Amino acid sequence: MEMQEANQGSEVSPNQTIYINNLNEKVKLDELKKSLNAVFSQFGKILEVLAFKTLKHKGQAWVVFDNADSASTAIAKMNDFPFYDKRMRIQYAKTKSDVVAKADGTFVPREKRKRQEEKGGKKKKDQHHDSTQMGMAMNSAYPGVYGTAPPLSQVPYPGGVKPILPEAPAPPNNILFVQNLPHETTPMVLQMLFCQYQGFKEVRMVEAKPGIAFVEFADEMQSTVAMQALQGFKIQQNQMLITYAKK
DNA sequence: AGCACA
Repeated sequence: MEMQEANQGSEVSPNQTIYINNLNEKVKLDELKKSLNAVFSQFGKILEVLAFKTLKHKGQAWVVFDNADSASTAIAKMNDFPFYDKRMRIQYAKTKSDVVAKADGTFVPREKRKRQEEKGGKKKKDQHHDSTQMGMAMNSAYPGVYGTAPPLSQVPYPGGVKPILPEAPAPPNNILFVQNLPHETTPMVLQMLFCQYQGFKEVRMVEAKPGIAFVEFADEMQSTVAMQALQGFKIQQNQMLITYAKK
């Protein structure tokens, strides 16, 4: 019995923050953060999502959970998940997030990125900015999202998607009718899911009727592929029910 | 490729 795990070089020790790269750099920051929030909130409460557009940090993001288990699950289930046509690469973040450190009481302002190496003297002269509390959670602030689904190819995801095959009374149509969506679901979220399939054209939602959407493809072969792939996909607690739209 | 806290 070897207790030696194959801890290869690039591993980082568990952290409640995950570091994501290989993100699609064309996506606007605000949308990116919202979508990440949407996708990852299924694994636990999210304290913060950070992303930057500087050269050095493009295509990367940090998602801060309120505990490390959520982060672990998120990595296990979402690493390599296709997201805006690219596969997310996810690891634990290398260091503790500020929002966590502030809650900890271990926060050190980053102007002076000094290590704490005082051996006998404490300096308390600096302003303790304790007034920050964790009330900044954006968990309920963001609209609907995903379970985990098998979009592009082999998504490393065991259980979860239970394709319900509804009797489709409507004949094939290049437009799909999606039902049972959480009311907060945004077109953007649906677009992210459906745009992975060939022939995707657009998502339309009806403000007056929350919970449903129309998704248009170039032809009905393509809409059929998307329908079968995403049938029963979970957005928050809800399984999408997809049928052909009535003509 | 790239691990920060606008």
